[in-house]
Amino acid sequence: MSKLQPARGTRDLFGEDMRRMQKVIDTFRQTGLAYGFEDLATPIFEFTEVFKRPLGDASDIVSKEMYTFTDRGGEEVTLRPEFTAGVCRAFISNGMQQNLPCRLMSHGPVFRYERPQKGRYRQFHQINAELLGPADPEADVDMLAFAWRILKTLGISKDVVLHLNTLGDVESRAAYRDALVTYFSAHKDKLSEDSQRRLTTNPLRILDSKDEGDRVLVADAPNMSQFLNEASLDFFNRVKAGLEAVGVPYVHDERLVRGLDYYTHTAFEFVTSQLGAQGTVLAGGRYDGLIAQLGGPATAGIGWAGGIERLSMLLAEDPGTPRGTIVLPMGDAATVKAFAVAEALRDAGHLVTQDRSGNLGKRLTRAAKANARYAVILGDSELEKGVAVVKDLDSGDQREVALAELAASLEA
RNA sequence: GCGGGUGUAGCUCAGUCGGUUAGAGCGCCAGAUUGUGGCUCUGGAGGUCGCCGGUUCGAUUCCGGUCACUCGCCCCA
Repeated sequence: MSKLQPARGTRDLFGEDMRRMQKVIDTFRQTGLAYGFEDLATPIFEFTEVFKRPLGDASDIVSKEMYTFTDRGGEEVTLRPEFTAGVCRAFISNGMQQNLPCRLMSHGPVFRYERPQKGRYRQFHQINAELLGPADPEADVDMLAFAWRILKTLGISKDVVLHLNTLGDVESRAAYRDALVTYFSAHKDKLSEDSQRRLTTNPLRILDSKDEGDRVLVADAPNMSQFLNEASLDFFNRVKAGLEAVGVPYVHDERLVRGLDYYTHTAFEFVTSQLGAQGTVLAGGRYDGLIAQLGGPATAGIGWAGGIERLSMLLAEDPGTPRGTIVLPMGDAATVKAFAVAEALRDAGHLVTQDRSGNLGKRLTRAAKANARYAVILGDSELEKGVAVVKDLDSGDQREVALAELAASLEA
């Protein structure tokens, strides 16, 4: 094993891993186009403030997971730990409120300093979608239908359950938070060490604690639904009705909360049981106050992010590479002529490689291993006749074809 | 950040109760088969046994540290 390792929690992506991830990205983009989304690429680093303010100083991401450094000009910058804050910053910077609604899709690497595990890396990749402008619950339904269609297209929807909850509007959420703090404070000595900390950092998180002692207390804790005001309740009911109308299955999970401060109303996670502790595969929610908080015009928003590595691990099989044609020139004259033959095939839309080394048997072996569909054998004797031998690598059949008819004789 | 497991060939793994040349399967290369693959047979290349240190006459093996991966917690995609 070489001493040259990639930095902890990072890895090189190639071969099957890369193909699987690329399939997730391709499916995401194709589906996004069908829902009217446009591509957006924001920088992978921003001024630290862009992430610090919306995520909240108390969040783990800000307090201990960000790759933050001072650049040579003395600026405090941070490698993005998520997409939403940067997308909202771009929305403000570019005056996109002139053009609502904004449907923006992005994908790429994000960075968090965490202890790596399977499905959890320090540099990982997300697909991300944000819908800015609409404040109606039907917009949430649209976003969930979009996500669900990706999972269906990837063939992994059967492995995933949508957990849905509402955090209510700012007023409801604050009231609930106060009630939880009051309730849990009365039992503080019985809470786990982690949850005692959460009491100040993020009390909602106590609700999904895995500690058995905590769970006993949680069972009798007040429910969010008791604290929803009329508007929040109506909002959530319309989201649920919409999901039923559009045919996206879900479970209402009262204990689902989100770690980030900017969420309001709808919160959701698509969860799988197949990735151990890293079961959340795509998640998001509504964040109506975020853009204003960043200093932009008050604009509603809802979005989600999916972990490309995690999604790609659920794919049943290697997507493979497209099958093509391989041109095998035998002899000096053929080697020169092969370029014109290959280019003409590419002009006609074929996928073409050449193999010039080794004897014919060697080359056919490699062609079979590369899963090529056809071999075009071009020897000096064929050249004299203006033909090539086309070998079907599945059936083994082969025949001579005039060079002018070569492209038409191959199935695309 | 906390607790546990693992680290031997490109891959999956045996093995050495501390002792001379560390093995298998798959993969790779070559030949049998001078321009016809996927099968078969034969041969070959490839390892400072993760790294550093300690104990020992001697360490891949025991001990410590470290790095990486991995399981759970935390957190999250």
